[in-house]
Amino acid sequence: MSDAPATDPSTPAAGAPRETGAERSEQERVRLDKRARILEGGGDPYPVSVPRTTTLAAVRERHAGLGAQAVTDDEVSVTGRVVFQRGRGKLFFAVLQEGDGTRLQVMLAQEARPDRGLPVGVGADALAAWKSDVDLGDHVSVTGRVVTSGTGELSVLAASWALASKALRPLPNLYEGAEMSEEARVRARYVDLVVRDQARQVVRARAAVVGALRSVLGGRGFLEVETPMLQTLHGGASARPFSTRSNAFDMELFLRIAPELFLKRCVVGGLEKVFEINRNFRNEGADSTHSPEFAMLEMYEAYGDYDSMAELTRDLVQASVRAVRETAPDLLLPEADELLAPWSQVSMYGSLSAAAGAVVTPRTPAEELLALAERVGMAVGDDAGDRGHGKLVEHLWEHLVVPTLSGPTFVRDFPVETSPLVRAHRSEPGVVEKWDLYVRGFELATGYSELVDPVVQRDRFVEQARLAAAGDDEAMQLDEDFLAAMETGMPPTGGVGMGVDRLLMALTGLGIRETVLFPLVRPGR
RNA sequence: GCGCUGCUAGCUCAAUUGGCAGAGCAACUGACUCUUAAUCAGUGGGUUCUGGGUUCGAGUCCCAGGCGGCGCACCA
Repeated sequence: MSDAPATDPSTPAAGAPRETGAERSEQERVRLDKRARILEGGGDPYPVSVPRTTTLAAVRERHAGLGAQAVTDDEVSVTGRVVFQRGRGKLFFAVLQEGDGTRLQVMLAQEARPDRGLPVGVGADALAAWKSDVDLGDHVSVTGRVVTSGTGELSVLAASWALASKALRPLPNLYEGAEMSEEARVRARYVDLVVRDQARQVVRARAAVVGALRSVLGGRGFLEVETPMLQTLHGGASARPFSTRSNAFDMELFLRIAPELFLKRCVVGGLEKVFEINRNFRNEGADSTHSPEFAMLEMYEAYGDYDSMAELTRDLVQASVRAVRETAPDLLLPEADELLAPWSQVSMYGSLSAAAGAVVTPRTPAEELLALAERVGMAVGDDAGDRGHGKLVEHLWEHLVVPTLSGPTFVRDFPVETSPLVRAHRSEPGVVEKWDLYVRGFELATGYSELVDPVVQRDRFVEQARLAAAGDDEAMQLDEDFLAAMETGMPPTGGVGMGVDRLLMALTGLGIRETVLFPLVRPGR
């Protein structure tokens, strides 16, 4: 499959078998012994295939509404993971669960009792084999007729059964009220997905949302492209990058913090409506709304502007609400309805002035903003980059205005210093045509009327370089090839970036680590 | 990065003032042909995250480290 890994031979391979027994728990040793016993008896705990003619869900659908002790002539082979077992001597019950969480009971009778609704027995040996070999968590195949039990529970009455896969580790407590700890869920998502319905629903909701985004964009003539994740310069956003190294090229590379500069090259090349859904990497702090790698939708439309892109963004978010409502309605926050109602918009300087009780304009000196920050009790970082007009205005706005927002809100017209890729406002001096979309207190998306004047763009990059020299480690690098592209002629363009994880968060109220299948965690014990 | 807080059986948790390390589920043995978290009888299972220290005695107190959670800072 893959080339021989060039790993350090002194480090044991991850997941190396721990056969010594001493490191195994009692329960794991019991299961390993069962596996060995099955092999010794000529059985196969991991057969290449087992009988399977239908799914548990299909059986449930086909036989809904049967009365108690019904016997159908529908003979099926079903498979699933054993999640409950109820021994009853010569009549045995187990509950199987398949991938989507659907469960179905199976019954094993030692001997047939047609008079009691049990037309088939599996025999003493097969029943004893189940009891000695099958543990909670094992995958099994059961072949037999669809029946209902004396209490009306839809079941498959086994004529035969086969082990499909032996689980060597026990599942966690499956009973109600005994949830896995958050750490255990994240570290062993494969178990979380078996045990917790919400974990399964989140995966489905996410797939549905991403599908809805692609569908809406595709329907409007947008082309999906993939641009580099490994970049020689990091650009398109203000953030610290992860860096890595190419052996073949013998040079430093950066994991992208944004695809923006490449998608704009696409627009220059005539791909007038493009988008990309992919991962960005930012070497910043992690919390319930930030992850070092996160999924982003970026889209650009030639001859669009930040107003047209705001409308497109709203349509995409609303399509996502409907997608979750269809696939995982239980996950959808009641508050998500507000996303379907009209959205509001405020101007950054106007709403900040109102909240601060003092007029703040693009010409307000940084010293005044620092004084205002102190007055409202907002901490200001010591880096040079944190004490300029632009960042002060943005931070003051987040501090004073964000808590007062209700419902989805576009905040418009940002300071120019912090937005080096955005064009100046068409009529308001000192601000740029940029909005951020806030939903439920966090930034969900950002949209621009893109800067397309290569001379102004070069000036902005030079200013960023100056900030970097002054100690702002998030300032952008000067990208000559990107400027060359812009000098080739870029049409007026609107652009948007929207966090896909955050979109899920906005719809479900979950933290970012719950919307991602395998969030980064430190290696545990 | 800073502050607070947690880590005990496979899972979820308890353990009084520093004094025999426990429960439920899971596991093991046995009984049971209609159970729904089956029930009944019995049994086993612990490096109390790691390493030091104090003490007659440490899950508990102190120090250092590891890994979480929460808050703050930064970022989206």
